[in-house]
Amino acid sequence: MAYLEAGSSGHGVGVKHNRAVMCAHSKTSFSEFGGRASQYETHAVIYYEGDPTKRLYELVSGSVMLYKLLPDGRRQVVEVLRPGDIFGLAGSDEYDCTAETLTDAEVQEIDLRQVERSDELQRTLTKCLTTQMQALHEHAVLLGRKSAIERVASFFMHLVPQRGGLGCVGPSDENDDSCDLQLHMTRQEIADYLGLTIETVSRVVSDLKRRGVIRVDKADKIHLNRVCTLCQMTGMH
Amino acid sequence: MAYLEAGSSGHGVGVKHNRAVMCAHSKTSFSEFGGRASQYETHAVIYYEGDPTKRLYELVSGSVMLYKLLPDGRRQVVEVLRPGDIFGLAGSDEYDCTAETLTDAEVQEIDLRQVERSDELQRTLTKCLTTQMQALHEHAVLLGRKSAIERVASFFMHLVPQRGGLGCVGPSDENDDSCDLQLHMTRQEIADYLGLTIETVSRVVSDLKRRGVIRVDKADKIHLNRVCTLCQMTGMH
DNA sequence: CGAAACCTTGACTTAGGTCAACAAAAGTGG
DNA sequence: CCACTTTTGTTGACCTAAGTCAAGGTTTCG
Repeated sequence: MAYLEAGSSGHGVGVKHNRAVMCAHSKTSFSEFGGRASQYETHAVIYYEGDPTKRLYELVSGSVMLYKLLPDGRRQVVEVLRPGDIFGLAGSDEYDCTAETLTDAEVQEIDLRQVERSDELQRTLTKCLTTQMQALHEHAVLLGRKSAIERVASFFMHLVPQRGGLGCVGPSDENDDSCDLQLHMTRQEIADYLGLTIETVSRVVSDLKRRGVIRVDKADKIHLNRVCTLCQMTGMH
Repeated sequence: MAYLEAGSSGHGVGVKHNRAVMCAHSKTSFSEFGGRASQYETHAVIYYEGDPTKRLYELVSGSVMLYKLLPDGRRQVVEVLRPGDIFGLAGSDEYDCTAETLTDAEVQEIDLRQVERSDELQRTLTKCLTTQMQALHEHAVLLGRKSAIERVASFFMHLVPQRGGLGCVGPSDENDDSCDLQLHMTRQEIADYLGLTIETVSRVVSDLKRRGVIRVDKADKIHLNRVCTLCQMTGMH
């Protein structure tokens, strides 16, 4: 597998047209509770902010973003979800965000009334929500306190598995600290996620390229030449 | 009661020196599960980011903030909690934020192992986390997409009960659309919450004063002259 | 009263936004 | 496979909201 998928661990690759394989890897939290699998294409809206809440969703493969809009059109992407993440819990009778796929995605859906009933599901939920909450905390730091370069560097680092976190192991091979990323997001989506404009994202990416930290194979496909160097630029070291 | 408490519904008033009263109103989610009450003074740290996770906390009265620090000292306040909110869930074995009181505060503490056991507690947790998650989503919009004035206006509006939300009822008395707020936060804390500098917060507050939208009784005590006007300034209308 | 913490204001700088032009991909239909 | 449109990305010139630095004012508290 050449490129790591943004927000996934590559689960979705090659699965699109193969329901059999899909079901094989669908060991999800929901499947045993009568959740039903469903497929969405790239840039499909699963629900809109303000829609009445009916179902809870678990992302099985692919990538989904949650975003909110201000009346004048400003958009903030509040979460980029990866397989295993849960979304659609609202606390009120309306969804607080729009959920839109970034890639073709497989999702397990379960009726909210069923969620109420199952103790086991509640346990899973608590775990998932806790993890997502931590991600939101870190994202608040990014949005409130980081420079444009730090934001982009942090964004890239989040897509590198096993690196940048607390227990970062350093490069596995000391002569090759590189990594390929597939973003699955347009510059606009990245900008709306990082609280920047499309132009700033573009400029920062060009700058990182000029400095030799990354190589841009396609707008979408980024090769990190030196993960450690990039990691130093996140503001967290 | 003259001033609404920031992040509370005024529960804490007059309770500080009276344990009897305190226990009387402690109908918390935790008390029935062997949680123990404990008191903290203003600006006390309940736990530090990085501390090993032991307990889960429920805020009973007063106000608590959660914040994260970058190595160079930049701080982001990620949540300002109000009575009923839960904190200390970490997902890993370390707290991801520092928890510090903004006022004298009463807190119910419960051992994390107990939380694992109780189904009912898990249910409460899911509810609380969902609500807090929504607040974090909205805060992400504020941090990523709002101007300084919009941030401060939003901050004030969050302290006004029954206003600014989806089901905003408008002024109860059409000739008096005013409201008193007690912030319980310094300019620095507000700045770190809103992703601004202390000077910008100060300037925006002065500007709102000059424009007659608010009156500053003490740095800490703000009178909103026209709630509706302020609400128009949040960027959400 | 004096010290320390906190807040305000002014002058200046700058990171990132805006506007505009153009380039490069990606889709569409003959 | 090639025009042709549309969408997406890049770059430059310029502008501005908010940051920085510095001085002084106000509260709080021992």
